[in-house]
Amino acid sequence: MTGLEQDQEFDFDFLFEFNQSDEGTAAAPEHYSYAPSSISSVLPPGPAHPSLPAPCHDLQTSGPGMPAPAASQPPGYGGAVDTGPSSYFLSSGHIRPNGAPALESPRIEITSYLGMHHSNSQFFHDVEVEDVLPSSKRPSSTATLNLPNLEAYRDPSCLSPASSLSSRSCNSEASSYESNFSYPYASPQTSPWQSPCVSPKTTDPEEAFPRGLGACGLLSSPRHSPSTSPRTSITEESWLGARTSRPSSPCNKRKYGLNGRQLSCSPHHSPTPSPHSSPRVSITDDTWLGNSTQYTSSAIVAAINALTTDNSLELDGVPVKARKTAPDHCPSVALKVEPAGEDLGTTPPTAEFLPEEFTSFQHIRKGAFCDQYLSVPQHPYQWARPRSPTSFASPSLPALDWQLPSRSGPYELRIEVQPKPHHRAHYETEGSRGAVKASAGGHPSVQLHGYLENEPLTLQLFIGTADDRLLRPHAFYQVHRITGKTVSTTSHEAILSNTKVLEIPLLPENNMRAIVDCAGILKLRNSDIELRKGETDIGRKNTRVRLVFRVHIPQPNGRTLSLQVASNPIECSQRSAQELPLVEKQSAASCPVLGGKKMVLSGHNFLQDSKVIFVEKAPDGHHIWETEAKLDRDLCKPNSLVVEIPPFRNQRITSPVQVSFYVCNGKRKRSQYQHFTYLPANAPTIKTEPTDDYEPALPCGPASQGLSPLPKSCYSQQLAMPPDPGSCLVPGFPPCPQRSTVVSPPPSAGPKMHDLSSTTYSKGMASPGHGHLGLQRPAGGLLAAQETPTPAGVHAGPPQQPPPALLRPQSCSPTRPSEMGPQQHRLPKAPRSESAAPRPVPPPEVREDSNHSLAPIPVTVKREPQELDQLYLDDVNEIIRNDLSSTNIRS
DNA sequence: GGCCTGGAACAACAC
DNA sequence: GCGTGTTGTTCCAGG
Repeated sequence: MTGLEQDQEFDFDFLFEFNQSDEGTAAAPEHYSYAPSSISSVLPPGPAHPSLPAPCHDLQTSGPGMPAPAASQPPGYGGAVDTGPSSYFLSSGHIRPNGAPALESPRIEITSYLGMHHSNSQFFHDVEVEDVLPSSKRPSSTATLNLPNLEAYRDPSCLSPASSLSSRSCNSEASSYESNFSYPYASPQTSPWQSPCVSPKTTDPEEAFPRGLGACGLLSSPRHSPSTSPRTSITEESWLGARTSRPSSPCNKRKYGLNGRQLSCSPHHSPTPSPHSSPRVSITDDTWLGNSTQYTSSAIVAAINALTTDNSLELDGVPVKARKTAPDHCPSVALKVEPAGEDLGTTPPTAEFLPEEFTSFQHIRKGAFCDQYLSVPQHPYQWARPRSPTSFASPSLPALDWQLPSRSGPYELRIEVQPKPHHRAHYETEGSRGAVKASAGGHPSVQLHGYLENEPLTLQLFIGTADDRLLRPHAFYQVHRITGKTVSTTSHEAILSNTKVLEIPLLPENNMRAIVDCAGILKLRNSDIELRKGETDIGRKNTRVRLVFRVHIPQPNGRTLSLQVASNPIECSQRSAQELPLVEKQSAASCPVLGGKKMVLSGHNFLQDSKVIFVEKAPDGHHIWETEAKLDRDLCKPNSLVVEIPPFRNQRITSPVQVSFYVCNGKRKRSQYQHFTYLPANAPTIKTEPTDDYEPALPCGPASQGLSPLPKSCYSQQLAMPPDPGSCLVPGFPPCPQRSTVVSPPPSAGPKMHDLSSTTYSKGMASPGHGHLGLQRPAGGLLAAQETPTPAGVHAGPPQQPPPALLRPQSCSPTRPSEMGPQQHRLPKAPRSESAAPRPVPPPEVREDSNHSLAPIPVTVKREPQELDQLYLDDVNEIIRNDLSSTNIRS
């Protein structure tokens, strides 16, 4: 597994109480409901870190950086919900629940630094528990505000004392496990209704999060003088620059002074995150005040006040504009607390002031703050309108990197209209490039089925990854709120754990359906993001994203059911969108091993000389077999190809074998892998998947939508949580076997099983057991879908083993066997044919594997010379090395 | 005048 | 270290 994932396991162990839904029926639901009340149960008895009680995702924050007393450790890690305090901080420590040493990562190093920044970071925790714990027992430590280790992100030496917090990249990963500071965000549900603070106007997308990002981007490149304060006026510039549609790009990385530093564009605006400059702090906001009533918890207030002591976060005296220039990237950090007494009649229960809300609240403030800069058209819909508190009482919601099902019980969150596979994202230095559109015109739409209440809900939207790993917020892309005449959908932005989230109302009157015409995609500079400590992803060629939708449904028992669904992948790169072939649909998903059938591929960028290559991969990603399919050139069009399915190499398979294929327009111009299944010759013909209905007909059923919404591409990363196993049994389509493997992590390593301490999910993710269904696992098929096809024979050297943290699932099977499924373990490592014959591959070798489908295949694995994946890994390694070396130098 | 778009120049990076 | 190809980011121009 990748280091990242390991971290995940580690960090999350979770508390997330999850009961696997039984395979049951469609109704059998994976229920991610959590109740605030449950928090207490997990709260650490000890005050040491009372603030960190709940094993909620916030934990992470506490993790590395938190100076957590051992005693205070809350339970939760190790997979057990209440493992006891002692185990609680294991994660933070360096020991995994299983006793294994925690994976070393830059983040961990950062932690110490965190301590420097107040305990504020724990604030959230406090808040979270507030309703549960008597105030007396609560740590007065307001200090517990969970500060994202923003500052930790950068070398302390580079940070100015005042700016430390702000300086850090606000973009840091939203993923709780990746970043130590993922704030719990305010309940989205509540925010619109209960929290007037959340202003629709809130923020200019770029101002809020992106700005922070931009700020982060101060360092144009990791390679640039590490000692140089990242904060350098970049923040301002980016901030300012972002404002103009065509800024002179002061922030542009290319514009550096001789010393390599970025030239400060705005002298007056302190590049350094001056305490004063932090927008987040602006409690004074009228808006905030007016609406702040929501957060009345005295504890919260105290905590906030404590935070305010943090040097400086006062905005007083600072021109609004000036403040604005300061990135609020790190909202959590510098919050000035409003007097508790500001409660309004509409004030939600203190319990509702959740960690998450805190973020939201910050956001709100920021939004208010930003209002002065960005005027957002008021929508008819009143976000601030008070709603029944009962409509959403959940104190905390699952972190954005948690894998959630798309369906549970009677509810199902479904993407009715998928977005186009291509959408050119815009940079901060550019003007908006509009909202994401649907292939057939119009815009994507999402609908919540099974919800019969009259209370409106909030649909959350953020940009998620589309790689082969678990779905998580994309580090290099953020959702961008689109406003204007052409936008009919009300929305507002929020920043949750450094990830911009668009909140869209789901109204009963609209059948709980939302047309997403207000969501654009913002691209963050790779250099800005990669600089972040703890960031393991690289931006290069990491240009595919997915729209991730979430909805949190209050349950009668006080818990909240969270559903999530992700769209098909969207290519956001201009060049890639123009050049790379893309398969949107395929007329057949399976065929008898004899082949010969015609299959029509629909998509984009097909050429007359395009090739369609069928590939069978070993679990370790190496190609076992590949062959070029015949194309009917006469019928080839830019948007469609007619291919003759080649015979499988083994005509005697006894169970379906999943392989992949891709379209190739030349070197490096290949589509993503598409899944295809070969059926035993004597097997009855199975009706193939309708080409048009990928979503509903996803191989893995509804769950696939939520977790693996990439039917066509068969993204394997997602967790398989099909409420109804049967749903996975799509004729002719193998049920994403990999999922099961991915989903079933070791007890201690539940990748996404987060137990919101306070919010204990009543049900867990889908049973790992889902998925195989007797399907023979294609070699490497699991992760193949996402990976870029590898140019055969590109490079002959032995693949270099990237650091675990950077390994992609498929590439790192050795390091992450748990995700690769049983077969991998059984696969013989060695036999690898050195004869990596480049394509065109020789005729399929027909072998007799009597038990091909069930037993490990003692096949000779052709080592994939230079896979793009490997290249990718090399790139990542290089980045990491550079980062580490620079860190060492600095230190 | 601002938002969208498409295209492309330029620079950094990878090979 | 250099040349070439790729990719990322910014800028321009038109609707």
